[in-house]
Amino acid sequence: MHKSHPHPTLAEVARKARVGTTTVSRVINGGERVSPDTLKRVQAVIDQLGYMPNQAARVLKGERAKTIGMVIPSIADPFFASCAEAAQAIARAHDSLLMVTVTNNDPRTEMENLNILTRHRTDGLLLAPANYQNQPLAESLHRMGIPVVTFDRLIVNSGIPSVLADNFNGARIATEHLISHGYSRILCLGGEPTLYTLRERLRGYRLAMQHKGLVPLVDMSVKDYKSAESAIENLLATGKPPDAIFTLKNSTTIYAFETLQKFKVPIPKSIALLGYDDFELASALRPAISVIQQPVEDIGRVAAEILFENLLSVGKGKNHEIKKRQYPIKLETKLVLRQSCGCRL
Amino acid sequence: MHKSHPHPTLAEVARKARVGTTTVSRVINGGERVSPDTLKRVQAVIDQLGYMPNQAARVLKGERAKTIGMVIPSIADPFFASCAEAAQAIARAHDSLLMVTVTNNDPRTEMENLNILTRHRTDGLLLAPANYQNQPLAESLHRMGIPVVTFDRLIVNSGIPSVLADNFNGARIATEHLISHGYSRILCLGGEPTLYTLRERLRGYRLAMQHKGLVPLVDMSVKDYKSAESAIENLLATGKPPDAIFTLKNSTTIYAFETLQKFKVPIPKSIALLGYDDFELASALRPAISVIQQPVEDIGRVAAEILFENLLSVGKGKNHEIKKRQYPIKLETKLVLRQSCGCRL
DNA sequence: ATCTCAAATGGTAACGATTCCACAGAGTAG
DNA sequence: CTACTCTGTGGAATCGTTACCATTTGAGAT
Repeated sequence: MHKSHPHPTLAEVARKARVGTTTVSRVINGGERVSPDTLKRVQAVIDQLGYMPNQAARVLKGERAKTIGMVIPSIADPFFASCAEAAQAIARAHDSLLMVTVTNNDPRTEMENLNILTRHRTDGLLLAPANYQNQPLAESLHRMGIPVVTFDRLIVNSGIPSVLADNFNGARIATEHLISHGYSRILCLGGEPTLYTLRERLRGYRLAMQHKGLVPLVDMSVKDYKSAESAIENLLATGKPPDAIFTLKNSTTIYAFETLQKFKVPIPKSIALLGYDDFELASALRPAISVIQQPVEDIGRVAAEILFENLLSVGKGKNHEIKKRQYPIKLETKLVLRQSCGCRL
Repeated sequence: MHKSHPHPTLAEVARKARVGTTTVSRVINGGERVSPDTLKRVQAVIDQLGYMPNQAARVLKGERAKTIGMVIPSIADPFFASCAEAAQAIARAHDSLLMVTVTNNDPRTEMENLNILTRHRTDGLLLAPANYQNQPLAESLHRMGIPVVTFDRLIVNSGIPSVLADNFNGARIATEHLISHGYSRILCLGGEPTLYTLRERLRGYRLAMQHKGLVPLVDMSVKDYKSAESAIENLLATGKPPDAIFTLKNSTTIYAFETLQKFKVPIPKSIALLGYDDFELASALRPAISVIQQPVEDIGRVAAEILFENLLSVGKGKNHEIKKRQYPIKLETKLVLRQSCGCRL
């Protein structure tokens, strides 16, 4: 019969090397206070047996778990995939693993994921919350002293550190740019109005419009290609169709683009298009799509950096300076001008 | 001072509920053999303290870790992002977490990642190996009885279960389709010839060409936009430019498309284009790009399913039937006809 | 020769859960 | 009335590692 635990243990190494467990422990932790002779012998046994320390035992002993948890709506979404990639890199630099869970923006699933991650005693949590109003478990963990950082989105009044793109400003700048082209009937298209980011962008759009005395034209019901199609079709049928469309998110931009192409509406001649969030092929489309570009990798990277900053400061004694920061950290967005807004005809 | 471990323990629950630790353990594991009275009392204390079992302690006691490791070249790559998403879903269905690590196709980093994951005693490993020739650590883990499944790519002669798309056949079908359009000077463009998948696709292309008596025209040096541009520019300058291009991977397809557009070569009139691997905007480009479509989610899903199948069969006693399978499992690809190959002009 | 000190080493108690075993008390069949 | 079984319960060993403390040894100082 086979042993159920195929991995050799520290005790086995000790026995085989004819030393105590303490000595082996010292060897695998840097070899201080061990004679060169013993060190070589123990190391040889370790290599021979292929010994690898059991992280679970270390965690039980009180060490950090060397894992961080990430809770995101989807991995397949390029935005969150990039965040995850950046966070993984930071985690790896801290000798830690990243556990990724997905929520599909369902608060219930989000809660379950946080629960499971907590059972596993991850050192910290990166969370893109589905709901900006609250997340009881995340807040409670934060109060218990477990480092939590929210990113891309915010939980208001939670006191949890967060890293965001400046959605409000990005949308404001985008709208102002369209206005500066002379467009006045600017339609704002989006979906999922419950998301923090989209609300912020909508706010930016509204402010820019009102500031110039223009009337906001909003349709937040665009969920898929079909709804985009019917929304745009309806507007084209009216006497006064919009002269520009500002889309609040990636997928909406693509739906709008394809719909306009389908109805053979020339972009930007009849209707200009400007989207929030860049995507790989935005410049390969004809016309190339102008967009607001978010610092995608930075969001994931900075969030993870702050997480480690916080979790490393735990237990460092009172004289350890925790860098005082102002949250939320807002990262700047960039207006990338291509053809669809009318800039380079 | 604050306790370094902020989480309440089972013993604390037991003390507060005035029962033994055994009873609390029974409560959190289904409540069998506990009187309704005690059950309620213990449950109340658990809720009140917000107790959550410490997974590390359970693992040490011999339970499964409820984590699986995934080792992929990149998370930001949509192909692997989809695999990861699918695998995460399967993991979650088995009450497990997915630990994702990235290698950038560097065998050294891959080895390190496998090492770290092993320290964490993950229940199993999903691996898209950088090198098809061997991966000593993965093979050794597999021999030790730790479930490993490779996906998308193969390690030859390793005996490790694997799940792949049928790259050879996909490329053969693609090439045959171009030939059926009447093209004869079909250029095959790709990069990173060390990857298993690309080698298989190249093999399929070669076979299809030779089968029809056509001479293969291959350039595997396309690493980025610049190299694609110069490769195509050179060919256009020759007296006999290709009449079709078959690209072996996603990024190459996009490079080729953009280069052809830049040189104002009409697609498919002068040069047709067919790419391996679909991408979200392939149908939004003009012309829309014809592609070989891989069952992306299926690859990740099936790989994860087989992993759990294998790891659940461990310790199930000899009478437990392990479904006997033939590896590698090859999943079928699909030819998606759009405009760029000349099908729908 | 004796004392002191540092280096090298090992025994053992934790850490937080599970689980084997023991045991008390109640019901019940003979 | 005895001999069971069955339910409800808890004590204590255990998993693999670390860390506190004790012990041994040899070198150098007095």
